[in-house]
Amino acid sequence: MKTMTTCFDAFEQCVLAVQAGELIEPVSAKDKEFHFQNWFQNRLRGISVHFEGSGRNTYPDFSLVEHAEGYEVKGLAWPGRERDYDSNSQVPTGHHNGRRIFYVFGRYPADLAPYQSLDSDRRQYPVVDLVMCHGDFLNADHDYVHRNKSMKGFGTYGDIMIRDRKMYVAPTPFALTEGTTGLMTLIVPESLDAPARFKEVGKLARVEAAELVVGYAFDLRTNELRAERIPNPRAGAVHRFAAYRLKTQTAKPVSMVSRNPVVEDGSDEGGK
DNA sequence: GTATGCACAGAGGATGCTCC
DNA sequence: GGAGCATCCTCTGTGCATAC
Repeated sequence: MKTMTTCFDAFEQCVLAVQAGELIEPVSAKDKEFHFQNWFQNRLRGISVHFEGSGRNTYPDFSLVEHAEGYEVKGLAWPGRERDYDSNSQVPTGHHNGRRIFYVFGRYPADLAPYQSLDSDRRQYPVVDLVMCHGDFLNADHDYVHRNKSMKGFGTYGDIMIRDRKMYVAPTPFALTEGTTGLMTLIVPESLDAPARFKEVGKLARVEAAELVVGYAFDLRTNELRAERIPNPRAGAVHRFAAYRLKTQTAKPVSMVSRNPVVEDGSDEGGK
């Protein structure tokens, strides 16, 4: 039985828009968040789906009405930070609240000087490259629930509150793969059947780590952060994905980079 | 008023290159 | 091989915004 998904149609709309020269238009000169979301929203309008509009504090950015799917959009300046991105308080995942989640990473030029001005302080600019991937490609855990907590009583007078405000940083698909820079690529679980107008350009696999971090402790006297780990009962389990492009696109192959990024323990979070 | 979300700016560490 | 410098890249802190 075929699995119904909107991701192929949504990806196709992105490719057609880039090929047609549809540019990103910022809402304002200070807009660093909604410009690419709005660009992708216009692509969703190109397929026959209804979706709930994106709010600032909503996850995913776009939840579809007729399908149990959602899209989380990440716009990144390029060249710029490449290895990872701030996932902020939402750990990436392929399933959230019963919805299948796809991530749309779109990169746009960091230097906007060469591009046409909309008015005195806004410019239109193109999408440099794009990867749409199933959230499981970034993290296959569906059970973790993020919570921020706070505690009072810190400081000599005992009236300062400490907020434990976690921020997750995840590798980008551009860092995990080779053959995606400068192109548009769709990465989905191998179990999803692609329509005939798509071609497979790579098989990708991610392997579960030997250990899982299940907690951490921070010593306020020594500024040491220690992780609590347990053996991963699914250590070595392989999650398989396929990379696709439209047949009208390049067939340049996509593969995993030889060594995936690893986040080290206890790196300094700022020493002020 | 407080809690949370977002992604960029900029510091500084990492790496590469040239010269001695 | 080491020093000095330039460039690249990563990562933390932050400003600004909405949600509660």
